[in-house]
Amino acid sequence: MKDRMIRRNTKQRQIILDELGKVKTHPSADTLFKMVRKRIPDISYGTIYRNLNLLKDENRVLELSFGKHSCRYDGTVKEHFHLFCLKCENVFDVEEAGLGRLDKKIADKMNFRVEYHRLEFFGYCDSCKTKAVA
Amino acid sequence: MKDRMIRRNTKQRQIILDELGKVKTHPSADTLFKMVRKRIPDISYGTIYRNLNLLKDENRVLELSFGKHSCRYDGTVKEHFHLFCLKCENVFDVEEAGLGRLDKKIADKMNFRVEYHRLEFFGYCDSCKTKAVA
DNA sequence: TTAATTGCAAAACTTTTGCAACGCT
DNA sequence: AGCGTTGCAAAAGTTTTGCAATTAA
Repeated sequence: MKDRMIRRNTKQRQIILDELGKVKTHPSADTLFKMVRKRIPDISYGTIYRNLNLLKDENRVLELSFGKHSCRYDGTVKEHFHLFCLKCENVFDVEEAGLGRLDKKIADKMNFRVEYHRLEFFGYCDSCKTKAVA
Repeated sequence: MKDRMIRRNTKQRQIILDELGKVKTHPSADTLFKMVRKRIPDISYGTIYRNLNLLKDENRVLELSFGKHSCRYDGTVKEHFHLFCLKCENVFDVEEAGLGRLDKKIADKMNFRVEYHRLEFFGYCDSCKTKAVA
């Protein structure tokens, strides 16, 4: 039913998408809220979350989750995967390397209709791994 | 520093692990709390969470996250990956199929020290995909 | 006009934490 | 005895939601 709604092109939605598209940092909803608030000072969390959920449903942003941290959002929808640094908690993109046919393999093997997959590597980024690691 | 602590073998910890080991369902902390409470009626959420975090640090359980849902826990540590049904929200295990060397590949390519990875497929399980899909 | 969307504030959820009491070792 | 752990309850953090006002189409 939400798919049948007619979407309006609000300033809030445009700017949320625009700000997300400008960074490679995969911000959380809260970080994105702070980014957008610079351009729309009275925007609310509700609007951020409602729009992120809506854009996610339309497959215009990716919602990533790394453990118990709040979700991170990615404006790049093209298939790729992610590195999550356990220390600085930054997220890095990696170009996809032919994992696409895994979906079909799994679908056949498990009788599961795969819509998409996520591959995440957890570890220490170049900058953090040289420092002492907790 | 938490690694240097001497761990005690409490009844609570044993039973949490035992209950998690008995199921294939990858329960949330809340679900596990309800399972354990049948055997220890006055156990608290704090104990559940503290133990899950501790067991996760010791690599005796896996903490999985699927979007904004609460984390799910897996008593099977051996490498494998997961299917998450977008409808019933059940989690299914899949045997790992030679993805191990991906870690090294990524490490070399991205100057990232990979500790572990997670591969999750999202879609509809055998049972849900035959029903109407939201 | 009118229905989707917003800002606000409260609520719902999930997870962590301070503290005194408890119980492994 | 010593100190890691527990139960409790409060707090912190994240996300959703009801509602009246606003605004895009």
